[in-house]
Amino acid sequence: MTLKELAERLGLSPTTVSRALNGYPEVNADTRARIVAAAREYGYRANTMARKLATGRSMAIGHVIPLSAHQMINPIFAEFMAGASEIYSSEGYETLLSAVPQANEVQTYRELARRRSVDGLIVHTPRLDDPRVDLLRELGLPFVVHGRSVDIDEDRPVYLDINNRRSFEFATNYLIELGHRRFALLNGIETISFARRRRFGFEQALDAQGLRAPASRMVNMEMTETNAYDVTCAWLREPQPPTAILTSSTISALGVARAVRDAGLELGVDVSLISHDDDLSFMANEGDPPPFTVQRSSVRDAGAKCARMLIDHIAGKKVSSEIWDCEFIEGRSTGPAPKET
Amino acid sequence: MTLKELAERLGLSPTTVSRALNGYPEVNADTRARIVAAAREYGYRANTMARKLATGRSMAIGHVIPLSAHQMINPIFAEFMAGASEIYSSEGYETLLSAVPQANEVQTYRELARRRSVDGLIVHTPRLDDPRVDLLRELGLPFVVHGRSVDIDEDRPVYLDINNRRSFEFATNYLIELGHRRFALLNGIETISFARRRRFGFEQALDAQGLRAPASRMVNMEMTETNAYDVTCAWLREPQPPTAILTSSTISALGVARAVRDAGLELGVDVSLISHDDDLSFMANEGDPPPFTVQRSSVRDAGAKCARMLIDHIAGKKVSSEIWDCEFIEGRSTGPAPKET
DNA sequence: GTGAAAGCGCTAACAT
DNA sequence: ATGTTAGCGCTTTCAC
Repeated sequence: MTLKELAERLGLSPTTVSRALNGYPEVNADTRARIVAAAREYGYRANTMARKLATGRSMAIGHVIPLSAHQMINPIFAEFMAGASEIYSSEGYETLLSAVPQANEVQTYRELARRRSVDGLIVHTPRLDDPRVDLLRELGLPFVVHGRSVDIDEDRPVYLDINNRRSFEFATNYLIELGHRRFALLNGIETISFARRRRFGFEQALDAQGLRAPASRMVNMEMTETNAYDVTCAWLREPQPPTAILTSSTISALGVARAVRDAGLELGVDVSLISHDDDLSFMANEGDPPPFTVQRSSVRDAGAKCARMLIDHIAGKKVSSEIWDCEFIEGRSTGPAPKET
Repeated sequence: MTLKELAERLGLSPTTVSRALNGYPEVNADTRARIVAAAREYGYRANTMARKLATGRSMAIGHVIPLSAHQMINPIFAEFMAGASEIYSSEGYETLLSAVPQANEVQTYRELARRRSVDGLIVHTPRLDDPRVDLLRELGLPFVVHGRSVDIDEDRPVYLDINNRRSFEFATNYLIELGHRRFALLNGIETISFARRRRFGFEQALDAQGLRAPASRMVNMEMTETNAYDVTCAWLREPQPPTAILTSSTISALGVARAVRDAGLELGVDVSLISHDDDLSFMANEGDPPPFTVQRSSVRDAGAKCARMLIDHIAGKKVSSEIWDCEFIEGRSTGPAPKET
């Protein structure tokens, strides 16, 4: 069933039918009602391709993610997509997923732009000196960054970021207040800009109290359980092991927890652990629910927000970047710091 | 740069240029060379929407996945998509992702069909009595099922499945040979057809040796670490605990491993554990690499294969379903069964 | 081997 | 408030 056919059956012109169905105001209410009824009756749906060609808009949002799968396995990514998808479909957008090897990344964006496959893009997990921002600007494609790619001149791209610095500062302060003095930070690789900000927050909080963590206790690694396990084991074998460990993903938190247990120590008594997973954060001792939740500003909400920002951006509306603060949700303590030995 | 513009610059008709660029045979070799050169020079790319409209093909493959995120978090899904994506892009297809609440599933497929948004679909994680197969057939959309939805009359939809029954039979036999007699099965919920086949394989192997697992030792649960931990703890507290546990996901395997350790037992000595994660399977004791790999028939390959099958299917080629057998890759034992007590 | 012309199904000026 | 007319950029008969 095409628009033309529908129009013929109604004895109207395709134009009127199109207008009625697309909610243009200048259509007689009765006519519109008739048209809408007929459309439903015949199960008419506009052919997307025709519409796209005519309007020049693809009504699709692109997500280019590295094929390494590290990204896609990430529960954070899934949550983000869930939030974004909801907005997309409510606004009539489709989701175009490009899983490509990191090496083809630039080429993929170029192709997407040339073929006009998407109206806009979300940039995930910005890296330091990320080429994508400039690239997309050059290509003239609207985009929203989830995170911040640049430190100076932050306001140029539209972005939504979680205040990673502040949440780590906050968490560190919390542990300081509990009496901890020997800290360690198990962080992601610092090419991801999230990771660097987290370290800043951590160092800042320690600094303010005249404390510091030695370089050997601020580790940048790929966030796997095994890595976290190994590093933590090494720390715990040292003569003055850390009593407070901060890390930045659920996965690594599991490794830390295992190492603590295997060292014959108890989590929440001998060692306090705070994990801040990308945007979804909690203080992970054992138990469910976790005894202490840093925030649940919810990646899902972030996904929805980014989607909305992008759609507005595409529509030419003025959108401003946002930085979301983390909230501590449940204040249950993880137990006091151990006595100084 | 449009086709028309390019044609004008070359002093040719759009028709010829189109034919040359699309590899039609009836174009003079020289003309074609000129055209191709010019196209590259000007960076010409055909507008996908126009092409889509003209050909009636959307050049997109749809993946509808439940918003519950359980699916998307799944590393298996990520691997599958990685494999499929590679084929898609090499064949000029794009990936359309629809993350929708399970409740809107049917509606989503209908919409996709009516709007002609995709040329075909991959059906993930078929359930028992899955409505999608009949629905898609009704809608006339080509599709390939990853897994099998129906037991009887299996050959109707095009599918690619891993032989789950056989891999569990195999794994169970392996444990029987090691001397185990007390078995337990930690399985997914049986509305997922994978899960049921796994149980069949497990029971079949036991049966053949005159063994059986009591109903209380064949549990269907959502595959979370916590669930697995709890169930295993309960089992291990019983007077005659199982010495061999089979489970069907990496996540649940972690829970089992933790429970075994917490019970003061040793994995690979007191309890043998085999995990078969969706399609990516291994025998999980502690350590890396796992001491015993059931298979790595590789979900990625499966993704690529499904993609290829679907594309052929769309092209009208005859495709037949496949069932892939698992292979045991490394035969290192997990240690003997404990003495009967 | 090449081109002219007619769509694909829709939207958007521009009438009326 | 409705219709007429042109496209959108490409593919594809059908002539030559």
